[in-house]
Amino acid sequence: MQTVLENCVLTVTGVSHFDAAASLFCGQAFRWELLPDGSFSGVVGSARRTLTQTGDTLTLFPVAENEADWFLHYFALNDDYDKMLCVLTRNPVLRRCIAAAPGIRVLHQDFFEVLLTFIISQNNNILRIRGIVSRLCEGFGEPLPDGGFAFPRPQRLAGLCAEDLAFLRAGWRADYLLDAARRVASGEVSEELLRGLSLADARALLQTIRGVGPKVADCVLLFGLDRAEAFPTDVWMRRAMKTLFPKGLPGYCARYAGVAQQFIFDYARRNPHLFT
DNA sequence: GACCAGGCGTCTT
DNA sequence: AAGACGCATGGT
Repeated sequence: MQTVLENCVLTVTGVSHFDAAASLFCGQAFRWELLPDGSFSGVVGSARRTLTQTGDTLTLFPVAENEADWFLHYFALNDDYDKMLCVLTRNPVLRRCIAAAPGIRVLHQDFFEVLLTFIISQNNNILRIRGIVSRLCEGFGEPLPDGGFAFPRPQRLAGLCAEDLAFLRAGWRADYLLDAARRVASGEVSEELLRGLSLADARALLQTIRGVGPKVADCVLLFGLDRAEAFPTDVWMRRAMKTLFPKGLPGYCARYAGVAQQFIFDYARRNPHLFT
C-alpha cells in the first residue's frame, strides 16, 4: 500500500479488503452518501470529503497536510485485514459470511458521534437514523464552508432540553441524547477515560448513560474506540448467532470479535430467509 | 390497521 | 435472573 498527498488529494494505491460502499453503508456510519458519479461524500472532522474508489486505488479530497495518517486510520487502512481475515476464515461458517460480504472494514469514527448515532439507532431503521442524524447536525453542528455541517459538540447539546430536540423527531431517544451529551460535556465520560479501562469497565461506564445498554455500549467500543474485541449484538445478530454458531464464536475469533460481528451481521441481513 | 425497525428502562415474577 | 411491556416515529 502506498500513499501520496498532493494538492489536498490523498491517493492510496494497493488497497485490498476494502469496499467503500460496503464499509460506508453497512450500518456503522450514517453520514456518507453516494453521489451520482459513483463517488462518496461525507463530513468527517471539520470538512466535507469526497471519496472515490477505482480498482485498488482510493482518493480522498480535501485532506490537509497533517490529516493523511489520520484518514488511513479512519478508513482502517492501517489495520492488518490480511491477518485478521486469515484468522477469521479458519472457521467455515465465518468464511461463508466473509465471502458473502467482502470488503467491509470497521471504520474508526469519532467517539461522540458514534455514541449519539447509536443511541439514535436503537429500535430504529437505517433510513430514519440517517434522517435524525442529518437534522441533528443541521440544527446544532457548526456550518462548514461547503454548506455542510460538522457533528455537534457535546457542549452545544448539553444545555438544551427535550423540546429543543423535538424537530429531530427522534422520539424518546431525545432524552437519551441529552444525557449522553451532558455526561460527556462534564467529563464524567470521556474518550480518554474509556480508553484506559478494561473492556468490562468501559462497558459499565458507558452503560451509566441513560439509553445506553449492552448493544449501544459495544457499538461505541467497536466503532468509536477501536475495540475490535467488543461484540455488539442485536436482533439480527442473536438470530444469526443462534443459527450459525449455536455453541458461540470459536475462541480464536474472540480477538477480532467486533470485526467478525460486522461480517456475520451483514450476512444475516443479506440472507434473511436463513434466519426466520 | 397491524407490524416492524441493529434497545432500553421499568415493572413483574 | 429473566420476561413482558411501553416508549415515538415512520415505513411497509
